[in-house]
Amino acid sequence: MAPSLPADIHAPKQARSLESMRRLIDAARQILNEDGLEAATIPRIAERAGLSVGSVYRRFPDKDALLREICLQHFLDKQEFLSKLAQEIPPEATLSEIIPSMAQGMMHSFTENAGLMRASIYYFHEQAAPKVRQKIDRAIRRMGEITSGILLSRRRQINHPDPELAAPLAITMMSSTIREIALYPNQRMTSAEYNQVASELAQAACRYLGVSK
Amino acid sequence: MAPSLPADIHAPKQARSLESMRRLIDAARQILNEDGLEAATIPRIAERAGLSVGSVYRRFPDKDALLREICLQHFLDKQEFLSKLAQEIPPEATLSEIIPSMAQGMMHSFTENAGLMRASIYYFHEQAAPKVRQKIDRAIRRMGEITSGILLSRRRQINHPDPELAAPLAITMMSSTIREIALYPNQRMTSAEYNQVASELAQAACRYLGVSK
DNA sequence: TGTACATCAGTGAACGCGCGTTCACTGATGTAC
DNA sequence: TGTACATCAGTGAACGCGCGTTCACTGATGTAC
Repeated sequence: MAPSLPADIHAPKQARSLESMRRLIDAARQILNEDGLEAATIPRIAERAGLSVGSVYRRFPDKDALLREICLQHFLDKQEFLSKLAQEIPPEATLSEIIPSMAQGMMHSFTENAGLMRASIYYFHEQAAPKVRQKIDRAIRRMGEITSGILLSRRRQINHPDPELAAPLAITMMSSTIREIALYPNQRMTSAEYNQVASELAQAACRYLGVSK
Repeated sequence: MAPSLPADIHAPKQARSLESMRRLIDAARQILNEDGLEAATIPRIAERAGLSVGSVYRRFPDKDALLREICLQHFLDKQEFLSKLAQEIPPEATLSEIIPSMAQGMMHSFTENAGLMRASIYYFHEQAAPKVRQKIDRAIRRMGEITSGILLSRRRQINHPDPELAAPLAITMMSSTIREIALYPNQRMTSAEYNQVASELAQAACRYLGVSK
């Protein structure tokens, strides 16, 4: 959960209510993950949390604030995780090593809690207020910058006439494809197949960027 | 519009009602395209069509049948268009010619009526009954087969250890990325930039498949 | 062509439903002296 | 430590709302003779 809550969410002042809030968020998260955005109604969330409908409104000003908190946090967590990961890459690592593990990381990021990711994406595209959408767009752009930055900081390993164009596009290519395959699978895949897809996409990105073996 | 309607939709028996039905479908299509799935309520659709609420139910058994008809048709039209296009490719055309125009075609397909495409995708992922989803999955798979088939029929121009794996993946790579960029743009792009993206993706696909210049 | 009747097309008020939200209330917890 | 009071937490019936859907009705169109 977020260390600091937005101003419109009443912070719990008793241990009892902190526990209730945790249960509420967990319940909503589960429902989003399992049954999607439409299934996440206040009565259902309250029931799953073992609380009454009214108690939801003691913490959250409205339904949107609850869903927003969860979906936003899900993205921000991903961004933070990525930022930390990026700092751990040794400077001497080559793109032909980095890109495949990027692809694997993306695949993992999309397959764990796929339902929550799907619901969060729907929320941001369809329901979120402009201000919230802006926030998430910034987070997504930031992730793009981080990953593109990793590639561009090893520019000499890239053999493409316009690395500034190619690097972000290579990232988008990997993430969009992985997202498509992980979140909306036409046929169920084994985890070995997922790994193979990630590895093939990494290869495609390397070839596109002109990264030498 | 579909030449033959599904059994649960009452075919119009007078010229007057045929016109009304056309107006209904047009109205719904416009609303889906401009404001998305959630905005497409029966009162709004009827009002935009200049008809009363009740008249919708003279043609369609329920709301779902109307939306289904529109979204399904949108996909089936795309599939049909693609099938025809595929047959027009001269046998001597090379992959290095075909793949770039595939990418351009995909870009065009996703940018025209982007809102309707987005709404259709939401409908199929979130609301469609299993039977309908199966139908659309088949259509999507069919499009994959057609496009992959075009690549695989020129197998000798492909230099990848496993063309059967690589061809569909190259297609998915192009279409997922183009879809992402065309339907959910973080920043507005000019059509020149769209063209450039398509062309870069085609290049990435060619490199991945090992298609020689 | 004219007329009587059956069917088709369209109307719009009304219904039931589930949703998000509110509020008067009860009970639990913390605090001051 | 004990007591009185204020605040916090939680309850659940009730409300308003917009939705999808229905239905008794009017009017338009087609058909049979």
